Amino acid sequence: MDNSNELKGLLKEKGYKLTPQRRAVLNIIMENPGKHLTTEEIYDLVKVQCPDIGLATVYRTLQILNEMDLILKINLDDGCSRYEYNIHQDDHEHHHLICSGCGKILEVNDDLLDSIERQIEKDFDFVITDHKVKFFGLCSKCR
Amino acid sequence: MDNSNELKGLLKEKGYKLTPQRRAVLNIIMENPGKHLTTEEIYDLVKVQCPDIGLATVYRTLQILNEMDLILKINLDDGCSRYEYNIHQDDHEHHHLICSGCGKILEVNDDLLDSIERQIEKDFDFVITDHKVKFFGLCSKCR
DNA sequence: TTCTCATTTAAGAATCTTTTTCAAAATGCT
DNA sequence: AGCATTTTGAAAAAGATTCTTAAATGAGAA
Repeated sequence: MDNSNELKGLLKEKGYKLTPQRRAVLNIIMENPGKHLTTEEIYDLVKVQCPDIGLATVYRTLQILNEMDLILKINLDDGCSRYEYNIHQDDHEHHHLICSGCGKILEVNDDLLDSIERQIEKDFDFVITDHKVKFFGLCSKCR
Repeated sequence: MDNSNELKGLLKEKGYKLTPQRRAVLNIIMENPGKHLTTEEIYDLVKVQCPDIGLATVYRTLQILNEMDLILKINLDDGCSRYEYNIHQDDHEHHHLICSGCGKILEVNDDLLDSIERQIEKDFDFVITDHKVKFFGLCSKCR
């Protein structure tokens, strides 16, 4: 998982530097696919390898990585931001399916929304660049 | 706009009482369709008619009204919650179209998502009860 | 490599939104 | 009206995020 040079280049494009802290934060997120880590959880995990890192640094780093589209910020209405690695980088397909019973979160990656977006673009004279979609419901176990 | 009795009944169902403060908060939200008021904005508006109301009461009331599906909580990733009257009450169709240029917010009320939801319910063995959908893009002016 | 300087960092203070606490007041039922 | 319960305002508390400052560090230049 050593894509340090790639990350370094991406950071440089925006005038940012590659620091061990930034490297470590991104590593933690990449090492936990499917999880939806809170800032605090990321902080705790990063501290294992980077014991002196400050919480503010984690916040700053997450902002930068999100701005660079390397990670995705997820809002689950539970009072804190969560993050996950952005597999799709340039694409923007990204839906969550959340069980109100057990809290399980599934990913719906099919780009089902495409036809809807084209319809909306036509109806409203918009160019759609991104979307955030959450479906709430009950899984088979919780029903 | 005097649906006090109706509101009273809805509150009673959940064991809540009708107070002038709750009446006033709902009124403000109903009087501002299309706006997406922050809690602070609602507080300021309610204070005109209800000068002694406390901010905590506004927060508490918004929680209750949201729980009763009378209003909708909107998250625009700008660090504060926004609310609007829930026209659709029992239905759950409710999409926003947000211009990244001028911040204009449009409502996309067609229930375009229905077929997608049926597909997801089949694929994942879920029963979908609600969704939150936001589309981001650029309107004709900002393009 | 070493130097240089803008960027980044840790730590804590500060800020902002939201929730909780608690005694007093208001509500709605009888 | 009387009363149990809920609600309220004010202030304190909590929780998440951002800001401040001096010191440390990364990356390009020498």
